[in-house]
Amino acid sequence: MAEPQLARLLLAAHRTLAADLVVELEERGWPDLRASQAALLLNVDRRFGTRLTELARRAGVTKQAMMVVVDELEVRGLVRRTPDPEDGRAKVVRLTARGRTLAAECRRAVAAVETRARRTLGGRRYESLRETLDLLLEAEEEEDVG
Amino acid sequence: MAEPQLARLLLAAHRTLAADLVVELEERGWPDLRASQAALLLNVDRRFGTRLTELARRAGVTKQAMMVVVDELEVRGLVRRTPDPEDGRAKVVRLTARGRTLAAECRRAVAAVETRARRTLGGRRYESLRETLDLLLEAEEEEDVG
DNA sequence: TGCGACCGTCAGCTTGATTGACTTCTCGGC
DNA sequence: GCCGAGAAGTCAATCAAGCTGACGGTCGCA
Repeated sequence: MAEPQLARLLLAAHRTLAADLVVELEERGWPDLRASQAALLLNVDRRFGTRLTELARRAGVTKQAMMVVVDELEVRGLVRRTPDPEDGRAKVVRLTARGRTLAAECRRAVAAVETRARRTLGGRRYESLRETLDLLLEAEEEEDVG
Repeated sequence: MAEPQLARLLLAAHRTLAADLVVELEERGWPDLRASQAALLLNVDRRFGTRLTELARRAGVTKQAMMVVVDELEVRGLVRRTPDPEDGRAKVVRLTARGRTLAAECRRAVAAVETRARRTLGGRRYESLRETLDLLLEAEEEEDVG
């Protein structure tokens, strides 16, 4: 088989883990939460909140893409935007009380998913997978620059 | 960092490889071809063609999703649908002459991308990555069944 | 003070996928 | 021989997740 097998494996694995996370959250009483939203909650700084641009940078997407997710969570009362006291252009995304509760649940859900993966793969393979993916991405970045 | 890091690494790696493939094809004189289209071309049986449903099964998507890709390639004269002599309900997707040429180029492009990945990772890591991903997906499938 | 760069936002588009409903056709059992 | 379950392909609508481009404020610096 000479197909783009590796790329498809990577995508399938990603989808699998993302779906697992959603299920995990459902079982914990948080239905209708998507993986991208969970990821955002985990990226918001607990103490001072985080700017949209910074969230986008952390997730590796454009600020426009990140805004959509923030909008969704804001409608559901999980985060809110407050003006940044240090910069009149910026706003700071903060967790609400409910958002903090959910963020904690997300951390547990993520841990559960990753623990399960670690168990099926074994610690060595699991760590090696991370390293290998890092390596692959690093190499690509350098290529883009050079 | 307690984030769904692994899932994001997997997605990023997939995107990287897919993008590489597109670039590779551009450089070989086939612009505006997406990775999903290339994958389809590689999945069409060279001799007898392949049914839509079978293509969908191989790619792990719905037949409706696969139809879109077949439509795109048919418009561009790379594949055509012919009635299946063995089943009046079915049609067979076949490569045209141009499609065959492109499919060959796709095979080379895929090989180039995977070879590059193998080079940056080293043969051992590369094989291990494949195995690990297979393992992960296998385990998930069993879980769904059980 | 004025200008370039940056922050969030709006608008529009693309890609890849889904579900649901429908037509046509096959095939196995009665 | 017919007849109903179900499969193959199709049409339509929708969704998630991303992108680019444009734009109004604001910041900071020369």
